[in-house]
Amino acid sequence: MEGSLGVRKGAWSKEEDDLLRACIQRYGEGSWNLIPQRAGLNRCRKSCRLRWLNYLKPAIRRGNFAEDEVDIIIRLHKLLGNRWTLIAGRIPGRTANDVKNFWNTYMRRKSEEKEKRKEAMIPHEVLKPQPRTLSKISLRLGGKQTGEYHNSAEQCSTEAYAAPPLQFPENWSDNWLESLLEELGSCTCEGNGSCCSCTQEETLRLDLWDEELINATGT
DNA sequence: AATTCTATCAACCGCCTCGGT
DNA sequence: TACCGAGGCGGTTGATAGAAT
Repeated sequence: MEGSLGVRKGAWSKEEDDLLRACIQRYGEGSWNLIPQRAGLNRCRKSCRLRWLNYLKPAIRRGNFAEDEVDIIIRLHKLLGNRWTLIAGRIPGRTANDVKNFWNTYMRRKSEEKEKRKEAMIPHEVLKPQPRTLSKISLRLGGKQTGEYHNSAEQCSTEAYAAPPLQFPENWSDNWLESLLEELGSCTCEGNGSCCSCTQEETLRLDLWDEELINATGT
């Protein structure tokens, strides 16, 4: 089981695990390019790093995901998308790989259920969209007078059509996760914005990302 | 008991970012 | 500014255990 450069690939043996563990206990994490040499392993740096982070690290929790963990994953995925490391970072003892694997099987199960429901559905009357006149003062425009109704992309990109600034609670930056879960918990619109601020998700994402960076850099 | 199917998860691969030179 | 190497991430694959036939 060796690669083109004579580097071993595939499943790790217990001996290899022991060597890697001992090496990291002695030298610490990091300097992954030196780890194979120091540990006496015929593995590439990436393989060593992955094995440690996903399997050997003492804090790792194994076994099925608890109900509340699943709940957090679903909510955070709704907000962050496939940012597995960020999501895993909010669930103690779980790795990005675990979360990713869980999500893939979870999603497969969900889509299969959806397919089944679709097949079992009775055909029903389709409601066609009706032409309608929009009010000159819309909530989305913050009550600003906008003049005539426009429908071209060019016209819609003008300043008059910019969305109003997001209103965050005063304590937003202090406990963003609690605020987030609270908001997501009351959401029933599946992202169409009919009941909440799902349509503001992109801006929300950027703010959350900033928060992560601030936490990471300590600035 | 043998074979096939399915779900799970460890591991690999390619790409991106960042810091050093 | 360009290049290079290390670290890190997400997507995908492959091995394998367990269930179903």
